[in-house]
Amino acid sequence: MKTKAPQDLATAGTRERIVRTASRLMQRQGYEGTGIKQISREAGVTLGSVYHFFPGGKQELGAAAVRLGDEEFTELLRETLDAEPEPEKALPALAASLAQGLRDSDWLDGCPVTSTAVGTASGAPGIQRAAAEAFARWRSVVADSLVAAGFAASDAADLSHTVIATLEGAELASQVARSETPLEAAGRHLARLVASYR
Amino acid sequence: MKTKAPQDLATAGTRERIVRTASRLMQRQGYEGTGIKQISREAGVTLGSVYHFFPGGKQELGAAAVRLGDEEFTELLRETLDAEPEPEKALPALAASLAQGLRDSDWLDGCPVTSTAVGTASGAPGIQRAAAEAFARWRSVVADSLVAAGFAASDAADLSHTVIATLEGAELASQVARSETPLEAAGRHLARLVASYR
DNA sequence: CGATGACTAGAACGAACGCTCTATCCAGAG
DNA sequence: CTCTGGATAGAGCGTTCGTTCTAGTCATCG
Repeated sequence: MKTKAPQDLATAGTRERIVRTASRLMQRQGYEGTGIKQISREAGVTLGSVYHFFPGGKQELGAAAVRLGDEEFTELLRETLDAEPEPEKALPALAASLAQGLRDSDWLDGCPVTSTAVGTASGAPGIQRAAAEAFARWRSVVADSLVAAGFAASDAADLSHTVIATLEGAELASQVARSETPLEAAGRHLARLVASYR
Repeated sequence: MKTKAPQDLATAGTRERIVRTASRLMQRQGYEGTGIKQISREAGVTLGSVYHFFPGGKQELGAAAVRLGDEEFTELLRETLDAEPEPEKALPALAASLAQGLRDSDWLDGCPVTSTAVGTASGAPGIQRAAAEAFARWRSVVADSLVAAGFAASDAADLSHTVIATLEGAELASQVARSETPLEAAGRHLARLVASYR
């Protein structure tokens, strides 16, 4: 019990490999389009291990995948917003960063939370809840950043809704159109919108 | 051949019933989450009829469902934008209309094009293409409306990207959060953004 | 040492998947 | 009338689905 290092590392390694693989696959193929056997195969893990770590089955695994996507995007959000104190510059940079990720994956990797959660509104409440929490967390990160930049708290909370929604929608539009233009326009327009509250 | 009425009406009736049912189901469950047998069952049609009208199978049917969603939203877009000549008022009305549809369906019916197309980027090029065409058509409807309201053509084209992306993202956020707030904020902020180009 | 328990391994189950196939129906043409 | 071809009908194909279950591995601890 004291020597957690080897065993727990191996444990965490397997479990994390499953979640990462699930998140990546569901990001590209959606929740329903991704099979547990495919996940276990690509993660180099047997079916028994998957059900050992996720006794709740596919739903529990899907919810964990959404939570991982949540954490990853939260980190990107914090990094980008902290690197540039002026939201008028940080927002276009954020959009450009999303566009780059999209282009680098050949327009395959959209938002992992969205693609996993879409179509699971009915019948998978755990996933829907995880997605709702992700959106709420992202909003609060944006709102905090705006407050830190000197905006009124009420304006910041209000704007955070549209910042997240616009980025999400523009990423989707960019993916479908296979073009960076929607994200580029979104970054520029969000900067202009935010600036109008100065 | 002259008396098309009875036969062609029946034909169109069956085919259209299939597409409408497919569109509605895929809107709620996604493309992969919807089975052809479920579609035929709920449409009151046998499997043979589905493959008779859609020899291309599920992909062809999915593309037709996306095209139907495209037409429906295009019509809503035109109606709402034409009813109010000032975009500053029409955009919030549009957002409110989407919010109402979402709430009326108990947050189940999001954008039919998005939910069908997400996760089919790889492996279903016909559906991806239909979705891209839908987004492009919506943008041009918005851009035309802005030009008619007196905006410069270049500003209108530029803004149309963000208008569609923000509405799309806000509808998604509203659905996930089961709240009209994101769409309400989106309508208000889009009006403000557009007004800043006057 | 044997015992324990977390973890790995994969065969097997019933159900559902997309799709193919043959048979039947039936209005209109000749 | 027969004939024709679009439309309907659904059994059945092979495959994959999510899940369950038993067996086996292996480090740790008493």
